[in-house]
Amino acid sequence: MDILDELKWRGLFSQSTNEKLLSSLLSVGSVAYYCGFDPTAPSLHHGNLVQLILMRHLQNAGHRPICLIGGATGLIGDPRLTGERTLNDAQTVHQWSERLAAQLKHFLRTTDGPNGVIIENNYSWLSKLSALDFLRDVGKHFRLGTMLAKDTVASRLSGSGLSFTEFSYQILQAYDFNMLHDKYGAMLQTGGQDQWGNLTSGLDYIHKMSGDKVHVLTTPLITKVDGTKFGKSEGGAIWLDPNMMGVYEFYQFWLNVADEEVVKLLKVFTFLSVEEISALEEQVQQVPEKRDAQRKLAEEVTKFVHGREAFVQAVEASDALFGRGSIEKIDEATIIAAISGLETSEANLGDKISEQFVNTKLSASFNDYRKTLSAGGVYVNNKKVESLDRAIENTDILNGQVVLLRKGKKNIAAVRIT
RNA sequence: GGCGGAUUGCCAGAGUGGUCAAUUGGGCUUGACUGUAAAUCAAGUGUCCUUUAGCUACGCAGGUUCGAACCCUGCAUCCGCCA
Repeated sequence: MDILDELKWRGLFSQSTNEKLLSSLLSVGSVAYYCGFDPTAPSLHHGNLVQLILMRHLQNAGHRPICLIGGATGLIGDPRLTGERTLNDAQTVHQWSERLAAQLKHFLRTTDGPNGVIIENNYSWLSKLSALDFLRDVGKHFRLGTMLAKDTVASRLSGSGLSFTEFSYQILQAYDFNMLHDKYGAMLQTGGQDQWGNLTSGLDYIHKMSGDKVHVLTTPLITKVDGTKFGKSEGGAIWLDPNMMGVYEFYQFWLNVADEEVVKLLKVFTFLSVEEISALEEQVQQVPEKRDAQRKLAEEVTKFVHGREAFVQAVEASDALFGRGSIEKIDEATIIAAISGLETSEANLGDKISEQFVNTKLSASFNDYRKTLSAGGVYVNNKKVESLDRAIENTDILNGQVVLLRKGKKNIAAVRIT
Protein backbone atom coordinates (compact mmCIF):
# COMPACT_ATOMS: atom_id res chain seq x y z
CA MET A 1 0.00 0.00 0.00
CA ASP A 2 1.66 3.24 -1.01
CA ILE A 3 1.01 6.47 0.78
CA LEU A 4 -1.84 7.61 -1.47
CA ASP A 5 -3.56 4.26 -1.12
CA GLU A 6 -3.31 4.50 2.60
CA LEU A 7 -4.72 8.01 2.60
CA LYS A 8 -7.60 6.82 0.47
CA TRP A 9 -8.31 3.93 2.76
CA ARG A 10 -8.34 6.28 5.71
CA GLY A 11 -10.72 8.67 4.08
CA LEU A 12 -8.11 11.40 3.97
CA PHE A 13 -7.99 11.65 0.21
CA SER A 14 -10.61 13.49 -1.74
CA GLN A 15 -9.04 14.80 -4.88
CA SER A 16 -5.63 15.60 -6.29
CA THR A 17 -4.00 16.87 -9.40
CA ASN A 18 -2.74 14.15 -11.75
CA GLU A 19 -2.66 11.20 -9.43
CA LYS A 20 -0.13 9.14 -11.32
CA LEU A 21 2.39 11.92 -11.40
CA LEU A 22 1.79 12.72 -7.77
CA SER A 23 2.14 9.10 -6.80
CA SER A 24 5.45 8.71 -8.57
CA LEU A 25 6.65 12.00 -7.14
CA LEU A 26 5.90 10.76 -3.63
CA SER A 27 7.53 7.41 -4.23
CA VAL A 28 10.93 8.87 -4.96
CA GLY A 29 12.85 10.64 -2.23
CA SER A 30 11.60 13.33 0.10
CA VAL A 31 9.07 15.85 -1.14
CA ALA A 32 8.48 19.20 0.52
CA TYR A 33 4.78 19.92 0.94
CA TYR A 34 2.83 22.59 2.71
CA CYS A 35 -0.49 23.42 4.24
CA GLY A 36 -1.71 26.85 5.22
CA PHE A 37 -3.30 27.78 8.52
CA ASP A 38 -5.00 31.15 8.70
CA PRO A 39 -5.32 32.75 12.11
CA THR A 40 -9.09 33.13 12.25
CA ALA A 41 -9.30 32.10 15.89
CA PRO A 42 -6.96 31.94 18.87
CA SER A 43 -6.56 28.18 18.53
CA LEU A 44 -6.48 25.37 16.01
CA HIS A 45 -9.58 23.19 15.85
CA HIS A 46 -10.63 19.74 14.68
CA GLY A 47 -10.67 20.83 11.04
CA ASN A 48 -7.03 21.84 11.28
CA LEU A 49 -6.38 18.57 13.06
CA VAL A 50 -7.40 16.63 9.97
CA GLN A 51 -4.85 18.57 7.96
CA LEU A 52 -2.19 18.01 10.57
CA ILE A 53 -2.84 14.31 10.60
CA LEU A 54 -2.57 14.19 6.84
CA MET A 55 0.70 16.07 7.11
CA ARG A 56 1.93 13.67 9.72
CA HIS A 57 1.18 10.69 7.50
CA LEU A 58 3.20 12.28 4.74
CA GLN A 59 5.98 13.08 7.15
CA ASN A 60 6.01 9.50 8.37
CA ALA A 61 6.41 8.49 4.75
CA GLY A 62 9.60 10.52 4.63
CA HIS A 63 8.41 13.82 3.25
CA ARG A 64 9.05 17.30 4.51
CA PRO A 65 6.18 19.29 6.01
CA ILE A 66 5.93 23.04 5.94
CA CYS A 67 3.25 24.74 7.99
CA LEU A 68 2.43 28.14 6.65
CA ILE A 69 0.76 30.49 9.06
CA GLY A 70 -1.37 33.02 7.27
CA GLY A 71 -0.32 36.10 9.19
CA ALA A 72 -1.03 38.13 6.07
CA THR A 73 -3.82 36.15 4.44
CA GLY A 74 -5.56 36.12 7.81
CA LEU A 75 -5.79 39.89 7.47
CA ILE A 76 -7.57 39.48 4.15
CA GLY A 77 -9.86 36.54 4.79
CA ASP A 78 -10.64 33.77 2.34
CA PRO A 79 -14.09 33.84 0.77
CA ARG A 80 -16.62 31.67 2.53
CA LEU A 81 -19.87 30.50 1.05
CA THR A 82 -21.94 32.18 3.72
CA GLY A 83 -20.78 35.70 3.07
CA GLU A 84 -18.21 38.35 3.64
CA ARG A 85 -16.04 38.02 6.72
CA THR A 86 -15.59 40.77 9.23
CA LEU A 87 -11.97 41.73 9.35
CA ASN A 88 -10.08 41.20 12.57
CA ASP A 89 -7.71 43.92 13.60
CA ALA A 90 -4.06 43.48 12.83
CA GLN A 91 -2.95 43.08 16.40
CA THR A 92 -5.42 40.28 17.03
CA VAL A 93 -4.35 38.44 13.90
CA HIS A 94 -0.76 38.84 14.94
CA GLN A 95 -1.41 37.37 18.38
CA TRP A 96 -3.37 34.50 16.94
CA SER A 97 -0.56 33.80 14.51
CA GLU A 98 1.85 33.40 17.38
CA ARG A 99 -0.47 31.08 19.21
CA LEU A 100 -0.93 28.91 16.15
CA ALA A 101 2.81 28.73 15.65
CA ALA A 102 3.25 27.49 19.18
CA GLN A 103 0.53 24.88 18.74
CA LEU A 104 1.66 23.61 15.37
CA LYS A 105 5.02 22.48 16.67
CA HIS A 106 3.44 19.68 18.69
CA PHE A 107 1.93 17.82 15.81
CA LEU A 108 4.84 17.25 13.51
CA ARG A 109 8.32 15.99 14.25
CA THR A 110 10.81 18.79 14.59
CA THR A 111 14.02 16.82 14.22
CA ASP A 112 16.88 18.50 12.42
CA GLY A 113 16.83 15.73 9.85
CA PRO A 114 15.79 16.22 6.27
CA ASN A 115 12.11 16.05 7.06
CA GLY A 116 11.70 18.03 10.24
CA VAL A 117 8.86 20.50 10.12
CA ILE A 118 9.37 24.04 8.91
CA ILE A 119 7.09 26.76 10.16
CA GLU A 120 6.70 29.90 8.09
CA ASN A 121 4.46 32.94 8.15
CA ASN A 122 3.40 34.56 4.92
CA TYR A 123 3.38 37.95 6.60
CA SER A 124 7.13 37.96 6.22
CA TRP A 125 6.87 38.25 2.43
CA LEU A 126 3.36 39.46 1.70
CA SER A 127 3.77 42.49 3.93
CA LYS A 128 6.66 43.59 1.77
CA LEU A 129 4.81 43.24 -1.49
CA SER A 130 3.80 46.66 -2.77
CA ALA A 131 0.50 47.25 -4.50
CA LEU A 132 2.28 48.12 -7.71
CA ASP A 133 4.45 45.03 -7.69
CA PHE A 134 1.45 42.95 -6.87
CA LEU A 135 -0.51 44.27 -9.82
CA ARG A 136 2.38 44.32 -12.30
CA ASP A 137 4.34 41.22 -11.48
CA VAL A 138 1.75 38.95 -9.95
CA GLY A 139 -1.68 40.05 -11.11
CA LYS A 140 -0.68 39.96 -14.74
CA HIS A 141 -0.44 36.17 -14.57
CA PHE A 142 -3.99 35.69 -13.43
CA ARG A 143 -6.94 35.61 -15.78
CA LEU A 144 -10.19 36.98 -14.54
CA GLY A 145 -12.15 34.19 -16.16
CA THR A 146 -10.30 31.56 -14.15
CA MET A 147 -10.67 33.51 -10.97
CA LEU A 148 -14.37 34.04 -11.43
CA ALA A 149 -14.92 30.39 -12.18
CA LYS A 150 -13.74 29.28 -8.74
CA ASP A 151 -16.59 27.68 -6.89
CA THR A 152 -16.70 29.95 -3.90
CA VAL A 153 -16.35 33.06 -6.01
CA ALA A 154 -19.05 31.99 -8.43
CA SER A 155 -21.54 31.10 -5.74
CA ARG A 156 -20.83 34.27 -3.82
CA LEU A 157 -21.38 36.36 -6.93
CA SER A 158 -24.73 34.80 -7.52
CA GLY A 159 -25.70 35.40 -3.93
CA SER A 160 -24.40 37.79 -1.36
CA GLY A 161 -21.53 39.13 -3.47
CA LEU A 162 -17.95 39.59 -2.36
CA SER A 163 -15.40 42.32 -1.94
CA PHE A 164 -12.28 42.78 -4.02
CA THR A 165 -10.36 42.02 -0.84
CA GLU A 166 -11.66 38.48 -0.56
CA PHE A 167 -11.59 38.05 -4.31
CA SER A 168 -7.84 38.67 -4.28
CA TYR A 169 -7.24 35.99 -1.72
CA GLN A 170 -6.57 33.30 -4.30
CA ILE A 171 -3.74 35.31 -5.80
CA LEU A 172 -2.07 35.66 -2.44
CA GLN A 173 -2.31 31.94 -1.91
CA ALA A 174 -0.77 31.32 -5.32
CA TYR A 175 2.00 33.71 -4.42
CA ASP A 176 2.63 31.81 -1.18
CA PHE A 177 2.84 28.50 -2.98
CA ASN A 178 5.32 29.93 -5.42
CA MET A 179 7.35 31.45 -2.61
CA LEU A 180 7.61 28.13 -0.79
CA HIS A 181 8.37 26.42 -4.05
CA ASP A 182 11.30 28.77 -4.61
CA LYS A 183 12.49 28.73 -1.06
CA TYR A 184 12.09 25.08 -0.10
CA GLY A 185 11.20 23.35 -3.33
CA ALA A 186 7.65 22.72 -2.16
CA MET A 187 5.96 20.50 -4.72
CA LEU A 188 2.65 19.80 -3.05
CA GLN A 189 0.01 21.74 -1.21
CA THR A 190 -2.62 20.06 0.92
CA GLY A 191 -5.88 21.31 2.34
CA GLY A 192 -9.57 20.69 2.76
CA GLN A 193 -11.76 19.94 -0.21
CA ASP A 194 -13.48 23.31 0.15
CA GLN A 195 -10.11 24.93 -0.46
CA TRP A 196 -9.64 23.31 -3.86
CA GLY A 197 -10.05 26.58 -5.73
CA ASN A 198 -7.51 28.40 -3.61
CA LEU A 199 -5.06 25.53 -3.64
CA THR A 200 -5.07 25.18 -7.39
CA SER A 201 -4.63 28.89 -8.00
CA GLY A 202 -0.88 28.45 -7.64
CA LEU A 203 -0.47 25.65 -10.16
CA ASP A 204 -0.48 27.71 -13.33
CA TYR A 205 1.37 30.56 -11.71
CA ILE A 206 4.25 28.34 -10.66
CA HIS A 207 4.30 26.71 -14.04
CA LYS A 208 4.61 30.12 -15.65
CA MET A 209 7.31 31.28 -13.28
CA SER A 210 9.55 28.26 -13.25
CA GLY A 211 8.13 25.67 -15.59
CA ASP A 212 7.65 23.26 -12.70
CA LYS A 213 4.60 21.09 -12.32
CA VAL A 214 3.45 21.10 -8.73
CA HIS A 215 0.56 19.31 -7.07
CA VAL A 216 -2.43 19.68 -4.84
CA LEU A 217 -4.13 17.15 -2.61
CA THR A 218 -7.31 17.62 -0.63
CA THR A 219 -8.99 15.84 2.24
CA PRO A 220 -12.73 15.29 2.21
CA LEU A 221 -14.88 17.39 4.41
CA ILE A 222 -15.48 15.28 7.48
CA THR A 223 -19.20 14.89 7.93
CA LYS A 224 -21.46 12.80 10.07
CA VAL A 225 -23.41 9.93 8.62
CA ASP A 226 -26.43 12.16 8.17
CA GLY A 227 -24.35 14.57 6.14
CA THR A 228 -24.21 17.34 8.71
CA LYS A 229 -21.04 19.00 9.76
CA PHE A 230 -18.86 17.06 12.14
CA GLY A 231 -17.34 18.50 15.23
CA LYS A 232 -19.78 20.52 17.14
CA SER A 233 -19.87 20.49 20.85
CA GLU A 234 -21.74 22.90 23.03
CA GLY A 235 -22.34 24.95 19.96
CA GLY A 236 -18.69 25.48 19.22
CA ALA A 237 -15.75 23.86 17.58
CA ILE A 238 -13.46 21.24 19.02
CA TRP A 239 -10.52 23.39 20.06
CA LEU A 240 -7.06 21.96 20.38
CA ASP A 241 -5.98 24.53 22.94
CA PRO A 242 -6.64 23.09 26.41
CA ASN A 243 -7.42 26.56 27.68
CA MET A 244 -10.28 26.84 25.25
CA MET A 245 -11.50 23.30 25.60
CA GLY A 246 -10.42 21.33 28.64
CA VAL A 247 -8.78 17.98 28.10
CA TYR A 248 -11.57 16.25 29.96
CA GLU A 249 -14.16 17.78 27.69
CA PHE A 250 -12.07 17.01 24.65
CA TYR A 251 -11.70 13.39 25.71
CA GLN A 252 -15.41 13.14 26.39
CA PHE A 253 -16.21 14.47 22.95
CA TRP A 254 -14.44 11.57 21.28
CA LEU A 255 -15.76 9.07 23.76
CA ASN A 256 -19.29 10.10 22.88
CA VAL A 257 -19.00 9.48 19.19
CA ALA A 258 -21.85 7.46 17.71
CA ASP A 259 -21.34 3.83 16.68
CA GLU A 260 -22.01 4.70 13.07
CA GLU A 261 -19.24 7.27 13.07
CA VAL A 262 -16.56 5.66 15.14
CA VAL A 263 -14.85 3.47 12.55
CA LYS A 264 -14.64 6.26 10.05
CA LEU A 265 -13.21 8.53 12.70
CA LEU A 266 -10.66 5.94 13.79
CA LYS A 267 -9.38 5.85 10.26
CA VAL A 268 -9.20 9.59 9.92
CA PHE A 269 -8.04 10.68 13.35
CA THR A 270 -5.77 7.89 14.55
CA PHE A 271 -2.64 6.22 13.25
CA LEU A 272 -3.86 2.72 14.08
CA SER A 273 -3.18 0.01 11.54
CA VAL A 274 -5.67 -1.66 9.23
CA GLU A 275 -5.68 -4.73 11.49
CA GLU A 276 -6.26 -2.80 14.67
CA ILE A 277 -9.09 -0.83 13.17
CA SER A 278 -10.86 -3.83 11.70
CA ALA A 279 -10.63 -5.57 15.07
CA LEU A 280 -12.35 -2.58 16.63
CA GLU A 281 -14.91 -2.53 13.87
CA GLU A 282 -15.73 -6.10 14.75
CA GLN A 283 -16.16 -5.05 18.38
CA VAL A 284 -18.57 -2.29 17.46
CA GLN A 285 -20.75 -4.78 15.66
CA GLN A 286 -20.62 -7.55 18.22
CA VAL A 287 -20.55 -5.71 21.52
CA PRO A 288 -21.37 -2.07 20.89
CA GLU A 289 -22.22 -1.46 24.53
CA LYS A 290 -18.61 -1.97 25.55
CA ARG A 291 -17.62 1.06 23.50
CA ASP A 292 -14.10 -0.22 22.95
CA ALA A 293 -13.78 1.58 19.66
CA GLN A 294 -14.84 4.88 21.19
CA ARG A 295 -12.45 4.41 24.08
CA LYS A 296 -9.57 3.73 21.75
CA LEU A 297 -10.48 6.66 19.55
CA ALA A 298 -10.65 9.01 22.51
CA GLU A 299 -7.36 7.66 23.81
CA GLU A 300 -5.46 8.02 20.57
CA VAL A 301 -6.72 11.46 19.69
CA THR A 302 -6.29 12.84 23.18
CA LYS A 303 -2.75 11.52 23.37
CA PHE A 304 -1.90 12.94 19.99
CA VAL A 305 -3.25 16.37 20.77
CA HIS A 306 -2.60 16.78 24.47
CA GLY A 307 0.01 14.17 25.29
CA ARG A 308 0.04 11.06 27.40
CA GLU A 309 -0.02 12.74 30.76
CA ALA A 310 -3.06 14.86 30.03
CA PHE A 311 -4.78 11.82 28.60
CA VAL A 312 -4.21 9.83 31.78
CA GLN A 313 -5.69 12.67 33.79
CA ALA A 314 -8.70 12.84 31.54
CA VAL A 315 -9.32 9.14 32.04
CA GLU A 316 -8.90 9.46 35.78
CA ALA A 317 -11.27 12.36 35.79
CA SER A 318 -13.75 10.36 33.76
CA ASP A 319 -13.51 7.34 36.00
CA ALA A 320 -13.70 9.38 39.15
CA LEU A 321 -16.34 11.83 38.10
CA PHE A 322 -18.45 10.02 35.65
CA GLY A 323 -19.17 6.99 37.72
CA ARG A 324 -22.13 8.02 39.72
CA GLY A 325 -20.64 6.31 42.74
CA SER A 326 -20.05 8.12 45.96
CA ILE A 327 -17.48 10.68 45.24
CA GLU A 328 -16.44 11.17 48.83
CA LYS A 329 -14.40 7.99 48.75
CA ILE A 330 -12.03 9.15 46.09
CA ASP A 331 -8.64 10.06 47.49
CA GLU A 332 -7.25 13.53 47.43
CA ALA A 333 -4.57 12.97 44.81
CA THR A 334 -7.04 11.56 42.34
CA ILE A 335 -9.40 14.45 42.81
CA ILE A 336 -6.69 17.02 42.38
CA ALA A 337 -5.58 15.27 39.23
CA ALA A 338 -9.12 14.86 38.01
CA ILE A 339 -10.06 18.50 38.27
CA SER A 340 -6.98 19.80 36.56
CA GLY A 341 -8.13 20.97 33.22
CA LEU A 342 -11.68 21.51 34.35
CA GLU A 343 -13.12 24.97 34.51
CA THR A 344 -12.50 26.05 38.08
CA SER A 345 -13.74 28.85 40.27
CA GLU A 346 -12.88 29.92 43.77
CA ALA A 347 -15.41 30.35 46.51
CA ASN A 348 -15.97 30.47 50.23
CA LEU A 349 -18.09 28.34 52.44
CA GLY A 350 -21.65 29.59 52.23
CA ASP A 351 -21.43 30.96 48.72
CA LYS A 352 -24.34 30.17 46.45
CA ILE A 353 -24.14 27.21 44.12
CA SER A 354 -25.83 29.34 41.50
CA GLU A 355 -22.96 31.83 41.52
CA GLN A 356 -20.45 29.08 41.05
CA PHE A 357 -22.36 27.69 38.10
CA VAL A 358 -22.11 31.05 36.46
CA ASN A 359 -18.48 31.54 37.46
CA THR A 360 -17.46 28.21 36.01
CA LYS A 361 -19.46 28.95 32.86
CA LEU A 362 -21.63 25.89 33.33
CA SER A 363 -24.51 28.31 33.22
CA ALA A 364 -24.58 31.39 31.03
CA SER A 365 -26.51 33.42 33.58
CA PHE A 366 -28.51 33.12 36.73
CA ASN A 367 -31.59 32.70 34.66
CA ASP A 368 -30.01 29.95 32.65
CA TYR A 369 -29.05 28.25 35.90
CA ARG A 370 -32.61 28.50 37.11
CA LYS A 371 -33.84 26.76 33.98
CA THR A 372 -31.34 23.97 34.28
CA LEU A 373 -32.27 23.55 37.91
CA SER A 374 -35.97 23.33 37.22
CA ALA A 375 -35.25 20.71 34.57
CA GLY A 376 -33.31 18.73 37.15
CA GLY A 377 -29.89 19.12 35.68
CA VAL A 378 -27.92 20.57 38.57
CA TYR A 379 -25.64 18.36 40.63
CA VAL A 380 -23.19 18.97 43.44
CA ASN A 381 -20.82 16.10 44.04
CA ASN A 382 -23.07 13.94 41.89
CA LYS A 383 -26.10 14.66 44.03
CA LYS A 384 -29.01 16.49 42.53
CA VAL A 385 -29.72 19.98 43.76
CA GLU A 386 -33.35 20.98 44.18
CA SER A 387 -33.23 24.34 45.89
CA LEU A 388 -32.50 27.52 44.03
CA ASP A 389 -30.49 29.16 46.77
CA ARG A 390 -28.55 26.16 47.91
CA ALA A 391 -25.20 27.27 49.30
CA ILE A 392 -21.90 25.47 49.73
CA GLU A 393 -21.98 23.59 52.99
CA ASN A 394 -19.27 22.08 55.08
CA THR A 395 -20.23 18.58 54.05
CA ASP A 396 -19.89 19.45 50.39
CA ILE A 397 -16.19 19.98 50.64
CA LEU A 398 -14.23 17.01 49.41
CA ASN A 399 -10.65 16.09 49.99
CA GLY A 400 -8.42 18.76 48.60
CA GLN A 401 -10.88 21.55 49.43
CA VAL A 402 -12.88 20.99 46.31
CA VAL A 403 -16.54 20.90 45.40
CA LEU A 404 -17.62 19.27 42.16
CA LEU A 405 -20.36 20.77 40.07
CA ARG A 406 -22.15 19.06 37.27
CA LYS A 407 -24.70 20.24 34.77
CA GLY A 408 -26.53 17.50 32.97
CA LYS A 409 -24.65 14.32 32.33
CA LYS A 410 -21.41 15.52 30.97
CA ASN A 411 -20.56 19.04 32.00
CA ILE A 412 -18.33 19.17 35.00
CA ALA A 413 -16.53 21.96 36.77
CA ALA A 414 -14.80 22.37 40.10
CA VAL A 415 -14.87 24.92 42.88
CA ARG A 416 -11.87 25.45 45.10
CA ILE A 417 -12.67 26.55 48.59
CA THR A 418 -10.36 29.28 49.73
C1' G B 1 -24.03 58.68 -10.91
C1' G B 2 -29.63 57.18 -11.53
C1' C B 3 -33.77 53.80 -10.44
C1' G B 4 -35.65 49.63 -7.77
C1' G B 5 -35.10 45.80 -3.80
C1' A B 6 -32.94 44.10 0.73
C1' U B 7 -30.75 44.30 6.06
C1' U B 8 -34.84 40.49 12.00
C1' G B 9 -32.56 36.45 17.35
C1' C B 10 -26.78 30.95 16.61
C1' C B 11 -28.56 29.91 11.23
C1' A B 12 -32.64 29.90 7.75
C1' G B 13 -36.88 32.64 7.54
C1' A B 14 -42.19 34.96 9.07
C1' G B 15 -43.99 39.51 10.86
C1' U B 16 -45.27 45.83 7.62
C1' G B 17 -48.33 50.84 13.76
C1' G B 18 -50.64 48.32 19.52
C1' U B 19 -52.64 41.42 21.17
C1' C B 20 -44.22 41.16 19.43
C1' A B 21 -39.09 39.26 23.44
C1' A B 22 -41.16 38.55 18.09
C1' U B 23 -44.82 32.48 14.03
C1' U B 24 -42.10 28.30 12.10
C1' G B 25 -37.89 25.01 10.90
C1' G B 26 -32.85 23.67 11.96
C1' G B 27 -29.18 23.92 15.65
C1' C B 28 -28.12 24.02 20.82
C1' U B 29 -29.27 22.97 26.30
C1' U B 30 -31.87 20.07 29.98
C1' G B 31 -35.03 15.85 31.18
C1' A B 32 -37.03 10.61 30.10
C1' C B 33 -35.41 5.93 27.77
C1' U B 34 -30.35 3.73 27.01
C1' G B 35 -24.69 1.47 26.10
C1' U B 36 -21.44 8.29 28.65
C1' A B 37 -24.58 5.46 21.46
C1' A B 38 -28.48 6.26 17.87
C1' A B 39 -33.65 6.91 17.22
C1' U B 40 -37.88 8.75 19.83
C1' C B 41 -40.60 11.80 23.21
C1' A B 42 -41.02 16.25 26.59
C1' A B 43 -39.40 21.08 28.19
C1' G B 44 -36.34 25.22 27.38
C1' U B 45 -33.45 28.62 24.22
C1' G B 46 -32.22 37.97 25.05
C1' U B 47 -31.37 39.66 29.97
C1' C B 48 -32.74 40.52 35.03
C1' C B 49 -30.83 36.68 42.64
C1' U B 50 -37.82 35.80 41.20
C1' U B 51 -40.76 37.64 36.54
C1' U B 52 -48.67 37.81 34.75
C1' A B 53 -43.50 43.29 35.77
C1' G B 54 -38.61 45.82 34.46
C1' C B 55 -34.57 46.39 31.08
C1' U B 56 -32.24 45.58 26.29
C1' A B 57 -33.23 44.00 21.25
C1' C B 58 -35.48 43.53 14.83
C1' G B 59 -28.26 47.21 10.17
C1' C B 60 -26.75 52.54 12.47
C1' A B 61 -28.51 57.63 13.90
C1' G B 62 -32.49 60.79 14.36
C1' G B 63 -37.92 61.92 13.77
C1' U B 64 -43.53 61.30 13.65
C1' U B 65 -47.02 58.99 17.23
C1' C B 66 -50.26 58.06 23.48
C1' G B 67 -47.57 53.74 21.19
C1' A B 68 -42.75 51.62 15.96
C1' A B 69 -39.42 45.62 14.02
C1' C B 70 -43.47 47.79 11.19
C1' C B 71 -44.32 54.97 9.06
C1' C B 72 -40.67 59.30 7.71
C1' U B 73 -35.43 61.37 7.06
C1' G B 74 -30.23 60.64 6.82
C1' C B 75 -26.12 57.14 6.90
C1' A B 76 -23.79 52.22 6.17
C1' U B 77 -23.63 47.51 3.76
C1' C B 78 -25.46 44.10 0.06
C1' C B 79 -28.39 42.59 -4.47
C1' G B 80 -30.47 43.76 -9.41
C1' C B 81 -31.19 46.94 -13.62
C1' C B 82 -29.60 51.38 -16.32
C1' A B 83 -25.44 54.89 -17.39
